[in-house]
Amino acid sequence: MAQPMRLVTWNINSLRLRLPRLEDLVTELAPDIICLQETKVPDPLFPEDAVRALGFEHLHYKGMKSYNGVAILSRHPITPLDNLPDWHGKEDCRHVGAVITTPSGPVELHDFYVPAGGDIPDPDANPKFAHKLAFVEEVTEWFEERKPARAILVGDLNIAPLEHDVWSHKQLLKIVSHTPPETERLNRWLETGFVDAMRHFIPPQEKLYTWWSYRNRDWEKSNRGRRLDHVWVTPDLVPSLTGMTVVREARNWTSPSDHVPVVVDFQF
DNA sequence: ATGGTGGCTTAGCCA
Repeated sequence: MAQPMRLVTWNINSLRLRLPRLEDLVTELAPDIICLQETKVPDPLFPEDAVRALGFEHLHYKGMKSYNGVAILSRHPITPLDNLPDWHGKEDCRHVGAVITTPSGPVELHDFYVPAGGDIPDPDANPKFAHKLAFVEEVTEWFEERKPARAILVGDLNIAPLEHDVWSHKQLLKIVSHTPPETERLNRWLETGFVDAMRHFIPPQEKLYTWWSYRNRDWEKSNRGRRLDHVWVTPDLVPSLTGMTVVREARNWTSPSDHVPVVVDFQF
């Protein structure tokens, strides 16, 4: 008996500050699983009670003080993936994973927060950019060796790979998030065995963004967005995809994140 | 070409 499953990925930019927005999201979209990035909360301070009160009893998270942090919130039991690599030798809380149960069998779920990479797109001049490139290379190698089946990968990958994933391809080619060294590496990661589930629904020649900078007076009018958030699935799960929504209106919520949630629906 | 805003933690870092 097939069963629907609604998954949301969202860079929440501080879980504790934006708990009311998380509640809005749950009320409006009724997801089964939420993958968060930039929770910015150390594990001992994770607001477990508040999240459980929203109906998410099954939690797996990894956070630290001030920066980064990822979390998987689920209505149904999950099995956390232990022994995931400590990327780039840093314990900086950029990846969690779990196995979820569906009527058609287990599915492996990965939630990533890729380093933003600073401002200067030169690995020699900018260690943050070097870290970003190395992170993606390392993760790619890991997936290359593992070749997972029935897997979903989501998160803020901090790279907009396609021409129409940014408001101006030409103007952003030298801007971190859309430079060829980044987009080539992201494509290699994707090609370890995934399909871009967002572009499965929205053709690549159509503009599609998930992030609008705080630094624009009127984000909606200027509409200088980028698609930094992604949902990938292994080809065996493509037939289970039933829909995808970028929750653009979330950028106008009170005290919004600069990223909006992405919803993906499955029928398992 | 520059600086614009927001979050965490309190002046400076990171996005």
